[in-house]
Amino acid sequence: MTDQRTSPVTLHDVAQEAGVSLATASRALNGSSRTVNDAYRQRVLAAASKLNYSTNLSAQAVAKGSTTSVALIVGDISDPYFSSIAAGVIKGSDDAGLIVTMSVTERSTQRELELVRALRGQRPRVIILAGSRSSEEEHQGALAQELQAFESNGGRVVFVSQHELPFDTVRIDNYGGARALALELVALGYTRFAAITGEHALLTATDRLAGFSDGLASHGIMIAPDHIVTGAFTRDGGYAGALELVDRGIDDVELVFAVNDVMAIGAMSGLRSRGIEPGRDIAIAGFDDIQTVRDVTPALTTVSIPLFEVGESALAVALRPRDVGVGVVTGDGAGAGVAGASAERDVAVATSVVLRASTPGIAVR
Amino acid sequence: MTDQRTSPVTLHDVAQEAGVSLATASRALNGSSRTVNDAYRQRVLAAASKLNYSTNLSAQAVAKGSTTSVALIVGDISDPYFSSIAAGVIKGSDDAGLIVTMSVTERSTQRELELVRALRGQRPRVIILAGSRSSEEEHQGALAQELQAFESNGGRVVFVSQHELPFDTVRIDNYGGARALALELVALGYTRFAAITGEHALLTATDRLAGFSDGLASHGIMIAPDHIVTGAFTRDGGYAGALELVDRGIDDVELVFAVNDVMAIGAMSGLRSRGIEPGRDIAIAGFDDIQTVRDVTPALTTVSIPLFEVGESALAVALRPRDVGVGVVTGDGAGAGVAGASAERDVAVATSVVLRASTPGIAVR
DNA sequence: TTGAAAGCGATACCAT
DNA sequence: ATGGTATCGCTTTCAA
Repeated sequence: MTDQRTSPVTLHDVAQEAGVSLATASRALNGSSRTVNDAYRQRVLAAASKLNYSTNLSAQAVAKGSTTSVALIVGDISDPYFSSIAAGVIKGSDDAGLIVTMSVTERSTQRELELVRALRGQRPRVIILAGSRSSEEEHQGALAQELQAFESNGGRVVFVSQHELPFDTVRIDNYGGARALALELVALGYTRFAAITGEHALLTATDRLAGFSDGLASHGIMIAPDHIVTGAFTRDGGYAGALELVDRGIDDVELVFAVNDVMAIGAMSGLRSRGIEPGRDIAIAGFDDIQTVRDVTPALTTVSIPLFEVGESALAVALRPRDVGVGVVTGDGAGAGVAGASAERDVAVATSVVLRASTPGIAVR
Repeated sequence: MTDQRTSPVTLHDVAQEAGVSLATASRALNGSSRTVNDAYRQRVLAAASKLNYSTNLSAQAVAKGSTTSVALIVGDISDPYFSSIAAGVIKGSDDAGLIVTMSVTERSTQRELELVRALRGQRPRVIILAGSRSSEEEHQGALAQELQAFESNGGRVVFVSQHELPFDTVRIDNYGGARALALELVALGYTRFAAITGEHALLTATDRLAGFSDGLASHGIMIAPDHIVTGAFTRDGGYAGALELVDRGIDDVELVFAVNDVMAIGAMSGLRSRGIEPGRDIAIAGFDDIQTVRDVTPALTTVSIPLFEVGESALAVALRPRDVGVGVVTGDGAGAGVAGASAERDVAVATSVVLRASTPGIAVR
């Protein structure tokens, strides 16, 4: 009820109130080993609660030389792909008694770099990068340097999805998943495809498109160059992409593959707006298996990624002892294509194709 | 390239490298007033960049007695309702040079309390609570006490949506929005309703149901008690709720109102699984206007809330000077029903009804 | 302007 | 087991 802006009560105040030394108070409140007389301990606890004391984490961090925070960088938090991963990271952190701070790159590699720089000041235990990685040379270099400095000071770095830098990674098999999807679709009887992909520098997008194309190629099928459109990695990007495809003419196309679910869902609406009914007039497939694909009509065929687990794994990888070098592989890791020297530190997450109503058996129309 | 775990370079190192005093280095790197000789300043900057220096934010916080962080508490980050609000908070924070830390209550009021307690240690500038507020007495008391202690130490507290505690609030007009929706639906010709709501203690759920019911009541319409089911505030809760309704028998029901979009979307799938086609056999309406409601079939009628702006507003409210007491009202604030002494500190966010294909004109069937 | 030194809040080593 | 005190990295008087 007191409304005056009192200054925060410090450990010193608590010690005084309890009639013990600063050191004892500290030990009673935090010290791991229970080396403190129970009577004293009670007095300290009582004093703390009476004064409504709350440990100053910053001061604690300075004194201990380490924090309890995890920095998570995502591309866009309102995208279910990222928010599901974030949920996993947060869950894992909570369980480990860590606090997560979250930043958004808005899918800008420039911003990603700035964030890493700023975040370093926080001295987090871990930095997890789940933003979409790009393959721009100069950017990669600067980012790598910053992260290396962070690691050499004891921090841990973990990437999610594909990347080309020498850091721990929770690798999502984008290529293999897309390839498997292509094979299943061919088996269903489809032979004429179109695709909506993300910008060229986006590794996730290019890997998926490459996997899909290669899968088709193994059956001698090719996607005509003008049947591949590029758009923003978002719902609206998918919508616009679909319109573009229609404008270019896709009368002979049986199935449209969008490199992620959000785009696929946007594409469905785009097609529908042009009088083309997904699942009847044309088939659609996406990638990610986000929650909502079950609730759109028709339900979307896609490649499933255990996103929440990806987030949990990222944290687990970060927390595991530094010298553990044995690769842990979740799932079958099909086509993981481990490459390079640091591969053994990677965790591969398996993907699986999920066929739904958006790709009915046997070619439509 | 150096792989040895060097200890972080400190300001001291930078000062030494630049051949200036600690104080000067500090001023050159952070000090607001440009009271430092430009030649020195350059040397310090050069030294800092050469050594790859990064300010230790914890130490800075201890010395200055204040941090640059914002603590955001949400119910469930993978729920688009929360992630959209979070996006707004993050955007606003970035613009203000603040870092946001994010925690999840998993919709547990117990957990919410624990989080607030833990978060206080962080000494954030602001704590924003967007988790669903509950009306449980004991919990409210403990929470209020913790928050009050935080405020009296200079922190700012902001609630999002409805609440019953004396803190700044970005108020979402749940009651008014639902009431307006009911009126529009009645105007469309609907007369027989069912509802799927959240647990009793959830203010958001009860306010919306109350608004909806009152809207109907003003036209002499009532929802039969056994046509109101309760479920989890999630997609699956909506799905289950729909099944429950069907089991109870809803042959005479023309429209189902779910208290949020995620539940409504789940309900649509639930109904469909029982052979009842939403938009044709029965109408559906939700609340929130999350992104995906435009992409489900039929598109969902709902009450729109500018979620991203809600997040931005929450931060703006938190950052505004302590003594500003004038109420800022965004939008028309229809039915905002400002009440109590602290109301003038509130910001009301207007909601608006959006009619879509899930509620075709004139009663169906 | 610049530098020396006194904090900020907490931890941990070292005696007692 | 407990208390005194140096220390952590940085900011900020206070003199010079």
